[in-house]
Amino acid sequence: MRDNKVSIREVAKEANVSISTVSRVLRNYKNVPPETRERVMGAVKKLNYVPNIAAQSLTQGSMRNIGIVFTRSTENAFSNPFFADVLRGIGSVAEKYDYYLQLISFSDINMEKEETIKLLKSGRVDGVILLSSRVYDSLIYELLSQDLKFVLSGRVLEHNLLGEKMYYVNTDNIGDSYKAVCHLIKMGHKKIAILNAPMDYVVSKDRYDGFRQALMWGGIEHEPDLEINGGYTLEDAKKAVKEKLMKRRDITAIFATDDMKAVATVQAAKELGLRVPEDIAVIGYNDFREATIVEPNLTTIRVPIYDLGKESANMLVKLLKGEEIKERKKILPTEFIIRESCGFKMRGGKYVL
Amino acid sequence: MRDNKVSIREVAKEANVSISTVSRVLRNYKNVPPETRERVMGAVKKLNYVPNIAAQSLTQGSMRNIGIVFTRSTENAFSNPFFADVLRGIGSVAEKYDYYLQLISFSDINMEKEETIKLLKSGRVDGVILLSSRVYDSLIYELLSQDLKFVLSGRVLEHNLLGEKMYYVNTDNIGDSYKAVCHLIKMGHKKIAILNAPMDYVVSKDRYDGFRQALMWGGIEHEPDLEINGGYTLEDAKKAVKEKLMKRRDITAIFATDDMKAVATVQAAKELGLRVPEDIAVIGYNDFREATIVEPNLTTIRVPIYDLGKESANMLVKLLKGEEIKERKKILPTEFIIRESCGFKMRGGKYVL
DNA sequence: AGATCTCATAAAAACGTTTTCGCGCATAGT
DNA sequence: ACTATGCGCGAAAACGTTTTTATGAGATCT
Repeated sequence: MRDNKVSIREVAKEANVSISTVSRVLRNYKNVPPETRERVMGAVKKLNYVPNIAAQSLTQGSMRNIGIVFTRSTENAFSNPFFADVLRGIGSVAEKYDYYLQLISFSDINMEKEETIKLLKSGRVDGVILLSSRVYDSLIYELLSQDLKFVLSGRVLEHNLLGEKMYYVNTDNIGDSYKAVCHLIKMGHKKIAILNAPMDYVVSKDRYDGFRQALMWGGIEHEPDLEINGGYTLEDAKKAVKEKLMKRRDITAIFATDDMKAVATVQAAKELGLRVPEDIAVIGYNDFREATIVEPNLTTIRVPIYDLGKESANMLVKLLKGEEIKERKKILPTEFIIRESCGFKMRGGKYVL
Repeated sequence: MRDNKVSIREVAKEANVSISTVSRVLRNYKNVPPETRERVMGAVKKLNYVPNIAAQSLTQGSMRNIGIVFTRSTENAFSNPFFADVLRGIGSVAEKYDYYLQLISFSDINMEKEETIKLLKSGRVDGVILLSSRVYDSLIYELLSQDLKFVLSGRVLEHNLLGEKMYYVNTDNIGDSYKAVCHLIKMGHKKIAILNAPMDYVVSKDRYDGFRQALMWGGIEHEPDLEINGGYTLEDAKKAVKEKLMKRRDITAIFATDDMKAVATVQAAKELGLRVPEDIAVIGYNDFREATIVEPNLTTIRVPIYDLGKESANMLVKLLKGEEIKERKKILPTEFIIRESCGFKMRGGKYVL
């Protein structure tokens, strides 16, 4: 069964028909009598023929590829549990609609824009889902102005000026953060710190905004000194928290903008001999697997990561099909999960709330 | 800058040269005087031209795509920290050699074989890296018999009959497991259980073999009753461990074949009121992030997952280039990391190594 | 019986590149 | 002066499909 380069031509010869007939059979067109069909299929089988994708794409004008754009870095999306789940969600939809997944990742964020545009215009991908975690408006401008198809997944700024023109799937980062921090306030906390990623991350900004709004709701004055920059790694975050906790003994709660940072917070507190949640209450975000491994388990906001991928892909597929889309923006529901890391707060010798 | 369908033809017209000249300029051929080159580049820029990949691939015979094959399932590779890191390693190499990454994943393992072959033969991918975690020899047979290019990454059975003909990158699962279990034996453990994934996983079989060999080395009789099937999820594993520990009070150590199973073990032990490592010593595998989050931190075998991806990709690229490969099999070094989960064992009132 | 229609198929154009070939011209080697 | 050599470039073939157009044969209608 040596089949060096078997093309539709050989199949046609084998089946004693023309090239066009082979193509018609393979594409399931009408007007092909069963007898011919069988002869052709026999030849296909015998020669072990598989159509060439490049040629097919050339005439069809599409490669049936969906691009997934993100920045590849150690501390970032790629090694993030987030990434695997969102990919799984996207994959489920791609499979259903017969699309393939092309990974578009960069070690260097600066290549992102020009490469993404190139890939779209070259036809390597029909459309892209942007998972990139940093604010990067110029890419979006470019995509919009060139009429390229894209969906933002879990990463749009609510206040982005371009918001109206884009398609995106997200959760309510501002609102959910607001609720989480309000929860802390209701439990009596007054000195609440936020442990955040650098603000150039799309999500960080929103979660920060929610935090600020909650403080306002609680009538708590905002202290810039209670904003902790968690850096890019768990170690960075741990160190930053420790330093802050040593200087500011009055902090009683920390809102970490993702579970890994919450883990860092818990570890930092423990190393300082503080008890969680009795001395320091902690709230995380995302409900990663780590949330139930660290002790105490984390109170956190469960983000439906798989669905985020799935809905993003669904939206992009509709976009590619040219179907009309009723909702350009899809906000997925989350769940506030209360576990031990902020369940109680010792105030004057007894647990409150 | 509306540029509906600008092809090389338009660029040629704009620059007042022939199509072939444009192509020559873009491909950086010699014999193009600077003046012409500039004229062409000007036109390219002005028209915002990007060559069509399908056409390019058709003449070049390659799409410059590397396929990454794996099974997509909730409890499996995809949501596994393993996956993200190996992908990052592959990505770094792909970027370097100007290859793109095509994800080839299936919810249903049965599609894997036929789809993978199809994708290779259709030219959608030039070669594949197999991350699939199950033993699936028939796919490998097919790939070999059709002369398709592939590399197995971290997933080959050492005793596989086809081993000689394949290219793969792996760690020494048998040897490393052997060492880990010997470590337990040296510490005085006699009743050592193994918590493993179902044996149809490639890796599970090897780690099990290492476990058995260590028992033999230590002159410990093997008891099938001390083999615990961890199932596919953390909850499954936890339940299985609990049941076993309740029945077999004599177990003093558990070798878990990956860190998530080790976490399950620790949690199970704790829920039964047993102390780790005093009552039950635990060893994990992989050194996932969870290893230092669970308490006590896990003694484990650190697998260089990023490098696994990187070396696999390097090997595949060489294969694709047609370069000669000195080593078909690459075994990467690992590191046995001792942490608290098996640091000590109480014997007769004192700690023994 | 002649015109029209359907059916099954083949021939050929088209998709957008890369690459081979060849041509005209200038330069260099004898 | 006459052949090589090389340079710059255009024409055209090739890649492997899909799709449009064409065609001949048979069936159907009037």
